Amino acid sequence: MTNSDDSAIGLGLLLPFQIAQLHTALNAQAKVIISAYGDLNLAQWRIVRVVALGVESTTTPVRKAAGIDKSQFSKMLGALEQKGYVVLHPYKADKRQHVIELTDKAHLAHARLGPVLDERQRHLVATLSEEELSVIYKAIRVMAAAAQKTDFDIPIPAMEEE
Amino acid sequence: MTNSDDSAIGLGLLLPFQIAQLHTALNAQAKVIISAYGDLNLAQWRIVRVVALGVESTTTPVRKAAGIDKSQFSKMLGALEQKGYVVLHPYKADKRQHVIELTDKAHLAHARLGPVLDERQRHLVATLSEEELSVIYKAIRVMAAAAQKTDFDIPIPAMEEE
DNA sequence: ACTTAAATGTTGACTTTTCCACCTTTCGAA
DNA sequence: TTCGAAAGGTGGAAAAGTCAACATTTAAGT
Repeated sequence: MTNSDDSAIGLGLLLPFQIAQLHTALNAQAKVIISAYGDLNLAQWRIVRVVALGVESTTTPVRKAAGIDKSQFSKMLGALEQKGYVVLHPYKADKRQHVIELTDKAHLAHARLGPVLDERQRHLVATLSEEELSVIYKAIRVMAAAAQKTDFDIPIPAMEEE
Repeated sequence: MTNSDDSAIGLGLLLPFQIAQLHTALNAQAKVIISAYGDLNLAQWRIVRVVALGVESTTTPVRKAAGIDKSQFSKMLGALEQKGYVVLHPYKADKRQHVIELTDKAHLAHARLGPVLDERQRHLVATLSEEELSVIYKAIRVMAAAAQKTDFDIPIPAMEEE
């Protein structure tokens, strides 16, 4: 096994790198599929999907489930409302948030696109076993948590000259 | 710690979804680290890193190794040249491409930043075993390949004109 | 109750990334 | 050889994403 002290992280070099490339490929794929079906972009689709699937319907939980920056979320939600995919209601329990309600248009879009993307997901993981998928889910959790740390002890705080 | 930090990962959402979130987190982390060390952005750093590590030095192989869109690659390479990180030489074997040579400035930057990012990677995978890492690398390969397919046979051809 | 701090969402500026049309060079086939 | 297709690269425009400041609302501590 490659020792971590050995060379500079042997083959596995650049894991974030590979994840970025995978993400780019997945994004492009999703974009082609989604845009073939309507006028939603990726972020908008994610919001619709989270609301359509989940129990959550208030803004903050939806936003966190979709993993979208709050700035972009605000804009995309506004776009969804303007395009008639959602209706926003005041949320009694917390006046800062809103309750997101999907319109028939959104439900229809979800009914058409959901199965296609489910098929795509099946295709993506077709050759992976259940055990491997468990490992992957675990790894994603672990790395996402580890990605929170940004203040690494820096070995050499070199001179700022030049 | 407040209950707010539920990170939305692990809710049983779809895989491309979680990968996107992981990527976002990793990107933000890398950005903080890299920008603390100089004036390179992420894409520029990747180019420098690929050239510094790899045997490849001509544009197309570097571009593909870095996984950067050719348009952005062109711009970032121009920026690197302007900032004095690289020198571009004509490539005899193919006049469309260039040979990328790193300057001392780039080698210095790589020497300072490389170890920090290696440390970061060690931190990211610290709790994962070798076997789990193998699974992850395999999964990335498999899914990246599967992400090439965009023409799924679509169960619902209900779209009219095309 | 009062004051202070934190969370949420909105907005606008800004950076980064992607898309597309076009040009040059290379390669292969007639 | 010549033609045409494909690959590489460039530049402009648009989209996507990020960041920081701000107002409102909520929560917390006194």
